[in-house]
Amino acid sequence: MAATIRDVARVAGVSVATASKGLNGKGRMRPETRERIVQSARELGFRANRNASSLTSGRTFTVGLLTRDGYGRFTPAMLGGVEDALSADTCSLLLCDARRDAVRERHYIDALTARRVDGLIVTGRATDPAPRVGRDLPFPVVYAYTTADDERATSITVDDEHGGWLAARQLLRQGCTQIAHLTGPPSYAAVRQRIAGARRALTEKGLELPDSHVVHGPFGEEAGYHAARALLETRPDVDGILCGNDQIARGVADGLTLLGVRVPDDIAVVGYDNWTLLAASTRPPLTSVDMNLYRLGRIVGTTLLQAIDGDREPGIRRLPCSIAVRASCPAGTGDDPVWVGDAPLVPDA
Amino acid sequence: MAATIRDVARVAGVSVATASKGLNGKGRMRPETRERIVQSARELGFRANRNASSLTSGRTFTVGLLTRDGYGRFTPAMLGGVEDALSADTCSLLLCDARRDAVRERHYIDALTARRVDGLIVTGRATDPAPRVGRDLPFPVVYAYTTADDERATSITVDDEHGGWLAARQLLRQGCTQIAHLTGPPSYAAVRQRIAGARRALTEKGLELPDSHVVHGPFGEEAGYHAARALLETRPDVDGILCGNDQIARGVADGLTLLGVRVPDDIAVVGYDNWTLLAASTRPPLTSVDMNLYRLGRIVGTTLLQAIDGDREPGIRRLPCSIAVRASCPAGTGDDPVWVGDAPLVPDA
DNA sequence: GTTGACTGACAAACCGTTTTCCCATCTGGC
DNA sequence: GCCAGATGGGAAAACGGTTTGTCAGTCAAC
Repeated sequence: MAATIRDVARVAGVSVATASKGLNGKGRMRPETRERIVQSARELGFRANRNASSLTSGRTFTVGLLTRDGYGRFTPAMLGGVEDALSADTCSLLLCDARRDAVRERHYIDALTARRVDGLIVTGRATDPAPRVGRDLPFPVVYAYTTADDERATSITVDDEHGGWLAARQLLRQGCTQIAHLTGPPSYAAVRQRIAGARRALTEKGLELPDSHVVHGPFGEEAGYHAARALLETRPDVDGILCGNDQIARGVADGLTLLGVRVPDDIAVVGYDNWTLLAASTRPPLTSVDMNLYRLGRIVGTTLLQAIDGDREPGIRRLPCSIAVRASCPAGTGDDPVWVGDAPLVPDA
Repeated sequence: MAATIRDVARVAGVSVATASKGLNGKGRMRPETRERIVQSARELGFRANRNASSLTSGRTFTVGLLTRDGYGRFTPAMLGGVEDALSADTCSLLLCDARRDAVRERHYIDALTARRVDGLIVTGRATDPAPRVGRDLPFPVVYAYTTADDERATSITVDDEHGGWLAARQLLRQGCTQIAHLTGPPSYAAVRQRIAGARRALTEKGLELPDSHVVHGPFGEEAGYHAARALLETRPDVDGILCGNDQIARGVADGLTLLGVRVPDDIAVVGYDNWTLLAASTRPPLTSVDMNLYRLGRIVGTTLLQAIDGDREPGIRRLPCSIAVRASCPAGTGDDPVWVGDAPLVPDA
């Protein structure tokens, strides 16, 4: 059995109350008394039971993280940031995977409530607004990498319009004038927003992105591979391709290379997500929009801590993207990635 | 403020003791009394505070998961399985990323101890034995996807020897006789074990895998790409390549294709990890060893629950792999992946 | 009518902390 | 010698549950 504060008090020859105060630096007592208490605690390997503390303090220093997206590519990328932000307040993360199942989600919400978490983070896909996790929960909620379909909730996500703009601008810098966009299904809000951003970038330069140059398909490598070939036939004058993610971009790059098209000299390619393992290994390495998910996680964490302190900020906050510039659309750089926009925060940096 | 059991008791017109028993199905009482209590709890939205319960029960129904590997490719793959196993006992997961930093690790162990977790899972890289997380911890520990450098600890990991054997056997089935192995640094125990497994498979068929056919390099796509070209020059008779992971395999497949070598007709290729996004999109799609990490997570979870119940099983347990058969080494199948070995458990299946 | 077994519910103690309130004992000034 | 104000420490009451022990009432059997 673990040592209790009673054990500490007994060994130190003081009362339980004094032991508590001694360990927490509260109250007034002779320095040697405090020292004796601390020393006894050390000998016994005493660690105050936080569950018991939370009974009196009213805070558990625990927050839940409910993912609706499983442990795919995006939630884990945020986790480190969330954890780093929370550790500033010595909060711990309780993990739940609702797996797109409303029953499971309800069950987890109940479990988190029973554990009296101080707050909750809900992560999802950025693609579309998601239903709120419940109303009148006894703790603040922050939606991360998704938006709640309720203005009174707090959502923090990625600025897809900005990402699209950043990607298109990089192609423009490269000198492209005939830009095509290969992306995912138009039913996704994120897809539409990225198109809008790209369009804005082109308009700023007196160009345009007609619907005929926007191709929708699945978010996969095969789709990019085949779409690139098709594009060459229907729009042979295209000199820049903006892709909906790095998988599409990889398919495009491979497809073009196999057809003897030089990237970026004949056609420049820009990806999205900056999934390093894929983007950096493509031949040539892909210039790609980085959503700064580690930083998003950090901001979500600090925002939740503020909300726990009573300072809530309802509404949707969209964080800007960066772009990692590599050889597939270098625009005046060498081979190493060069950052445009905020340099991304990374762990331990 | 959340409703307490005192509120429930007052509304139901019974004592606190009776309310507790009524809600937990214990004690004996008139059915209508129990019904009245349950009804009152429902009206008030009462959820028993688990932190308070844990004070008397001695169990927190919380287990920690400490990763030494960040949230890379392997730990998230196990998370779902761990969670599914733990949910059978309504346990929750407390997440900690030690990030290869001993100080941070010590800090997290302290925090988990203070929270009185029932048990701990430590995940790492399978590549080499790892130091124990500490001795005489007040809860059982299971090492997952890594092995502790102490026989008295419980470790559950992947059988790399079996994986290597499975991969080589698939190449043999394909009819390959001159097999080469492109893999990671020989300092990794996992690398050495896979070599041993491959060697065993060849020996069983009267063939051998000489050291000259084993090439060590980084675990990356570029390494595979360049090693494939080099191999063609030095060992032009090679007809099968066993790769240390899917990234290497992808580099190999792309490299061979660009040189006009047909995969699998001229040279068959087998990958490792079955990282679907990469393996299934390669041209041709990669046959690849699957480590069944979801299942590993499940088994780790149930093993920890047993240990919490007092039933510990010290030692190292190595779980067999499967192999997803695709076009890069089809050996009598079509284009869809075919499973050899145990069909992998997947969530919700 | 007494005994004994059983039923249904309650009071109180307990889990491990924190916090509030109060009580000795000094100290110094008159 | 007496009082005010520090100083150092303890007793007890929370916090929100669970569990133990007890007790009044009911009922059947002798």
